[in-house]
Amino acid sequence: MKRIEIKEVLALSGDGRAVSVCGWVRSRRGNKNVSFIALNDGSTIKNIQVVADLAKFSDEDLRQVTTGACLHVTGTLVESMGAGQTVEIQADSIEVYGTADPLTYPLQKKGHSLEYLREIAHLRPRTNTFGAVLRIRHNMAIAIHSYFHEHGYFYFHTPLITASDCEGAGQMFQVTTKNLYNLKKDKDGQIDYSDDFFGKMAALTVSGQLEGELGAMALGKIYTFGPTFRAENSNTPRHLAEFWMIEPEVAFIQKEELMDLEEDFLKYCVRWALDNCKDDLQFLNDMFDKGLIERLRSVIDTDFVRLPYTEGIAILQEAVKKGRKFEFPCNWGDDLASEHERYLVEEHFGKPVIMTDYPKEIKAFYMKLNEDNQTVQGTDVLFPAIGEIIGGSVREENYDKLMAEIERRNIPMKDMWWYLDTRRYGSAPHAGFGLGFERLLLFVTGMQNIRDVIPFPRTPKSAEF
RNA sequence: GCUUCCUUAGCUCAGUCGGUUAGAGCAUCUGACUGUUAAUCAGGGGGUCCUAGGUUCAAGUCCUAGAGGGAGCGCCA
Repeated sequence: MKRIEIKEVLALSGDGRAVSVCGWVRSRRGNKNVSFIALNDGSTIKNIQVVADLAKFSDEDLRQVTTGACLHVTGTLVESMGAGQTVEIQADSIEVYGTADPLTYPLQKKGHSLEYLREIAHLRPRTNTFGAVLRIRHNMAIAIHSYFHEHGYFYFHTPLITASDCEGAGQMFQVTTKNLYNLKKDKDGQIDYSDDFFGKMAALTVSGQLEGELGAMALGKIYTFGPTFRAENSNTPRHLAEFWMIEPEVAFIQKEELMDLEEDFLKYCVRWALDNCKDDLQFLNDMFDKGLIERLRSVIDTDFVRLPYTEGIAILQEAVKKGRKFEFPCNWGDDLASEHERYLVEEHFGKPVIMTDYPKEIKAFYMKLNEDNQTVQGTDVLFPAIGEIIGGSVREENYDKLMAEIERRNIPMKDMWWYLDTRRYGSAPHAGFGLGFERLLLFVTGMQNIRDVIPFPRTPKSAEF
């Protein structure tokens, strides 16, 4: 008999048909006449109830049916006599594929702390919570590809290994085949990379943006979606050393259209979750965050605030005048601290904010300079609880202005001639943004720690599994 | 990287002012129960109190250092 997934079984009527299912035992309970096995195969957060009549199965048969064991069950699908489910399987045979010794199996049918589950990340996908999070994670990835594909973007693959030293987005992990305990040095005592694999210093990418711009200057609209690596010693619930980033880059758009894209894209993803992950969201809503679904709905129903930095500073200073205390100062020219972002998003407006036109000194070299010569066309999306979920900008397309900024900042561009060529040959106005995939997942799942929305998190001092 | 908190049974946690044999719930094991819903009820077993020093008649408790983890901040997505 062909095995069917539990998600499919639960949609059938209990008309007495024969079924075959496989899955892992979540719990077993019962009395001396009947045993109830909650079985889950990952296809849905819901379990199928398998009923084992003890007239048909001996204690010996069921002794190995413990929490965590893997079973293959055949039986008859019937209307449930109990209250918790509509259908259940009256078992004819139970084959134990793999046992799980209850004395050593780390997962129990009772709840566990998320911190504990991080220590057993190889098994935590078997819990309700991580099953839900990981199914949502998949759906969000599909939503992202779907959005861009529907809107005529091309999925552009940027390299993970890069030899350019000035992407400027953070500390990089070096890539080498050299023996780090016996490095060849040149006459000045510097490391000699000439005999290394790439013949020069190489590292894992911190951003695909610069290469993404090359794609946009040919294909018009592209997006990247891949792993990104930052060697920053960041110990927070919002940072990973290895995370996934989405970076669309679009030719011929201005700031307003960029903000439209950011807002439309985020709403599309959230709507996708509400439409396609109902059971999983309901579980997370019930177990972790009673306001989750309501908050997701509110995001797709509201217009994001579009707030120039200068006005944001004015609002913050007004708040300070009225007695609001902040740890850090917020004068024009300062980078906003988390507390300032949170005040604006959570207290003052109560909805997502797209902050624009930042002082050029606090933003990257490639952002387009405004006519005031003071501000650049950054467009960051700030979300409640998460902070900066998107960092975007219109790019400076004028070669002379871009070079002037590069020189002013002493950025070493000798390996970046290819990037500058975009401005030398057929330069075009263009814009784009970077979205941290896991930060989107924090928002969509309501999880509090970014280590709980990726299967195997990498953080400082932690690369287990 | 800075600040701060935590580490006691398989899991979650209590443990008073430093004082006798370190406790609870759940899990596990045994038994009871004719359909349970994280079943319930009764009973049993289960401890390097994170590690190493120190103070003290006496340390789970106080001190120092280290390890691991959480949170806040910085950096950022």
